[in-house]
Amino acid sequence: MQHHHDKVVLQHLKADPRSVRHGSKGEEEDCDDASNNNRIDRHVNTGLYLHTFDLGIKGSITEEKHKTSTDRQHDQLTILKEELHRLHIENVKLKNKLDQIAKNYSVLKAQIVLVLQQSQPRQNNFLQIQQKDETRNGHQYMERQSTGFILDINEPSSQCSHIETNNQLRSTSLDNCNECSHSEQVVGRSRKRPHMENRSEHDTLGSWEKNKCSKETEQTKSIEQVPDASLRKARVSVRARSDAPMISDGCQWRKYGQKMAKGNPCPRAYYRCTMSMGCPVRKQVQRCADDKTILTTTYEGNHNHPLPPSATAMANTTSAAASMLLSGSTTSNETLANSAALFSHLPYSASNIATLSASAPFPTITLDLTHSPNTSQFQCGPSLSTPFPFPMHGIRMQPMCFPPQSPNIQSAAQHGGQQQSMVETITAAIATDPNLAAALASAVSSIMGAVPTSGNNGNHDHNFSDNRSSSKTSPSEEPALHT
DNA sequence: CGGGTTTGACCAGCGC
DNA sequence: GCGCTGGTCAAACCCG
Ligand SMILES: [Zn+2]
Repeated sequence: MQHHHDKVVLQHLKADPRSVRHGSKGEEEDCDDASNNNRIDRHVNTGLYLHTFDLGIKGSITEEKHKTSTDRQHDQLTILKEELHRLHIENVKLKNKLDQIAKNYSVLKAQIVLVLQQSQPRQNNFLQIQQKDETRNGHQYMERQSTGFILDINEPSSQCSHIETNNQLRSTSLDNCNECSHSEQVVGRSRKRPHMENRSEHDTLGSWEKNKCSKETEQTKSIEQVPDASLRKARVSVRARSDAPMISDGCQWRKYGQKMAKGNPCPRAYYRCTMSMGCPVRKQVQRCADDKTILTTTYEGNHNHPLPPSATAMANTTSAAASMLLSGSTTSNETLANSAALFSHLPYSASNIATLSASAPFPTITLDLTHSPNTSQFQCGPSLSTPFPFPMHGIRMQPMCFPPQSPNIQSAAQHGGQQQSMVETITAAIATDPNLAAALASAVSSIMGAVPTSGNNGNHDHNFSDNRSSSKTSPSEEPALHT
């Protein structure tokens, strides 16, 4: 456990020297060279103010028509600073836009929450009652941990939403859902195989599950160790009808195991995110035993690194969903209720896509995207790897994410009809959960700055590049050639 | 040769 | 305690 701490510290130290180096470099230049470099440093340090200052100097120099190399450097610096300034302004503008969007969300929240409370009083009452019962237990993390929900559009006969209380106490706290990853590396790992002591990469990659095990058994662990495991335990499962061996979510995954699951002839594949060393995100891919065209992908954990635009949708959604499950406030169940309401209002008729279930060992959100009347629209053309169609981020990708019941819906949605109701319902789900709202805001920001395509470019899944790995599930399918 | 996959082994939790 | 199951590890293997 101690060496894990050391690794984290080392990682931080690795990052720090860069800035230190920069600083020292500037100092050296100051010392070595004359006032030119001093001025350069001054420019860098003071930024915009000196930018205008330089412009004045530049003008005078131009008049004198004596451009020395120093002056050219000045010009370049000026240009660079102008760009920097412009970028800064753009950044500020984008932030303001984001703030406005968030405010609009909040405004919509209030309205839609009211509507939802009026339209679905029974559901909320039930949830409130449930919440009261859980609150009575006195352990918030317990209640959070004990609840999960499944959003299932595949089984209309299933309950619209039901929340079960899971009496199993697995972890101790579920706080800090959104920042789990880094802390996860810090959290101690009590269980470690003796022969794994010297693992380097795999140590960091695989250490978190040790954490899980220890967490589950040792509930008396210190609180600061808890959040990671809790978040990691929150799972977001996506059921999508796909012939592809795996849905494309924009992340890089490495297969680290495969098991035959009980009651399912199809093996379950285990993947971990390899976009960043130590990223705690894992996913399980398994085909449905009943309908092998349905691919169930279960995500676990949050990424601790930047993601390509094509991956942010997935990451943010899973994060948001996990936050919904594990949100520190009492809004957890409210969020569940709103989620149920959300999917009950979706354009397609599946009114019972939201099922809350905690029977599973881990709180899991299952988003069932297989109930679409025309599932082919979920898939991105001939792509063998189904792009991840996720409702929460599908606003921009609506044609793919929300297959309409009729061909007209897409156009209608563009004109606000179905779309508006969908947006409202989505907003309803967002309404009561700040974490989800924050996650969505980040998603929106990422989408605004990203290519709006289904965006599987970033997917570098090599897991199925080898037929062997997918031979059991879908031998005929090759790695996706998606755009 | 580096990185990913395969696959048997290992471990922990759980039920009996 | 034993067996089952889920999850993970890591050596061996494969591939570009
Ligand atoms: Zn990651």
